Amino acid sequence: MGIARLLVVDDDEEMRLMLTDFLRRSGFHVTPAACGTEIEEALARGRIDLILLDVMLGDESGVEICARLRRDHEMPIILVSALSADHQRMAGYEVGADDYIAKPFNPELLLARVRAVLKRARRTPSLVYRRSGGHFAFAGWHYDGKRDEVTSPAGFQVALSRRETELLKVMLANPHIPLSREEIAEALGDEGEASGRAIDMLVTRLRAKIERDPKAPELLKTLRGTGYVLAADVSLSEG
Amino acid sequence: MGIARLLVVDDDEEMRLMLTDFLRRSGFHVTPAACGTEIEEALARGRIDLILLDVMLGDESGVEICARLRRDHEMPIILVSALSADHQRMAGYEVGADDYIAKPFNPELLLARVRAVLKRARRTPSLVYRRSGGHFAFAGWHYDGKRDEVTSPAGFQVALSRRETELLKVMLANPHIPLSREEIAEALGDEGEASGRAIDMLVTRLRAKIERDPKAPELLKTLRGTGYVLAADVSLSEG
DNA sequence: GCCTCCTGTTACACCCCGTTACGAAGCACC
DNA sequence: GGTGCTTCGTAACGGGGTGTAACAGGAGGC
Repeated sequence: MGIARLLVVDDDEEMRLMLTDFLRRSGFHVTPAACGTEIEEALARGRIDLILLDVMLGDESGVEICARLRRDHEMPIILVSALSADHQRMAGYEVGADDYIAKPFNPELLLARVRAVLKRARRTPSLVYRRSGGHFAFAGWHYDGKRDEVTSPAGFQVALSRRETELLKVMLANPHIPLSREEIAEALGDEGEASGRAIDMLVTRLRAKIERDPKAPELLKTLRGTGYVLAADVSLSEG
Repeated sequence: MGIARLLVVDDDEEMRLMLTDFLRRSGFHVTPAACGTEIEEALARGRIDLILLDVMLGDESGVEICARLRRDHEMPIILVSALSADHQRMAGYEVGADDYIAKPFNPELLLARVRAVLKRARRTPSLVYRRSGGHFAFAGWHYDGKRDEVTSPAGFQVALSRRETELLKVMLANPHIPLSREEIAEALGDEGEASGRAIDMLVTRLRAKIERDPKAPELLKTLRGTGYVLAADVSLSEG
């Protein structure tokens, strides 16, 4: 798994720098963000294991952002806030945050919470796309679990077969994460041994429907000898 | 069966959040609801295994709601109330609640009751539509057992043949539950072995009468290799 | 008897999806 | 750079599941 990647979101610059610095010293890979736009950019750019989200962002409520992130990315989230009132805490859990920390907090406590959430998230298989009415989004692609529909970045509805939809769901639920054929098959619920090239064919057929040029896939890429990934834009391998 | 899905109904926000949080931590999938409308929405949205219902809702008596839910959905229900008087308890059972808990209650006790009711409900076959004068409703569709009539969401009476009515009854009695052809045939009282494609034809003919576009059914959906479901947002898999 | 409606059967077409085979591309090794 | 092995893309095939049109038998009303 390597070093855990945190996304620290706070519109207050001092706080953001302090958190970033502290967590980097603690051994994490940290990406700072100040607003919703920067969150999306960071998520599109690379894998993120956990988001530390301030609830008091200027332009948008952190709780709303949290709800959206949860819905679209199934991402572990710790909410950070100056408000420790119980109902606020509850609103945090309500939208699906994994934990909730009130400012000012003990740095060690923060570390403990971060590690706890990461551990829990790691224990849960990463192929956690099995939610009812799940919603996944990545790079403009959307899967709406309620309707079981896929829409393209342009907004068009794409007609996928059941199995193709399942595959896309698995990939959307694990952006930037290399998945082996075995992992994909397992996530798809395939029992028994891996049956040859079935996954390959699935990928090919899905590509034919979602890639602009199936010969040069931009979204569903092959990792030779390893498996497949969803759209890792490697050019921006920001340290 | 997977994770049991509870619907927690309480108009008091604090209580609702507390219950929701507690039950989620206990490993259940919980949908909160504050009023009758939200109950209906939740039921239309996905499968629910058990309803935890406060009897003291503001706008409508929980007992009445319970009676209606029982009548329309044949759903396991636990009534929760601050009133522990015996006659109230009796009124609870009277309307068909599976259990009755007085507030304040021991959380562990609540868990035990919830599990007991779920276990009991699981043992009962799901094809429980054989009740006298049954009444079933789902997504705006109604079957009135007294008159043996079906009405559409728009309120129109739909002319179905005997067998089509029976099929719709079975499906209405098992919303969101995938039914195999064998299960359907059995519920319809068909003796002997499954006679080929009879169920398929029944489904096709029923669709022609109740679906807006029979080619793209929104209500009575096919689960390839499995059977049919009534209007589930089938992100099937989901255990 | 004749007509109508209901319902199961059959046949055919279509779609989904895994398998197989073959060629191209990638990679190691010399 | 050449050789050979491995991995991958893809075209073609085939089996199985499902929708549906057509048909036939049966029940019931006239």
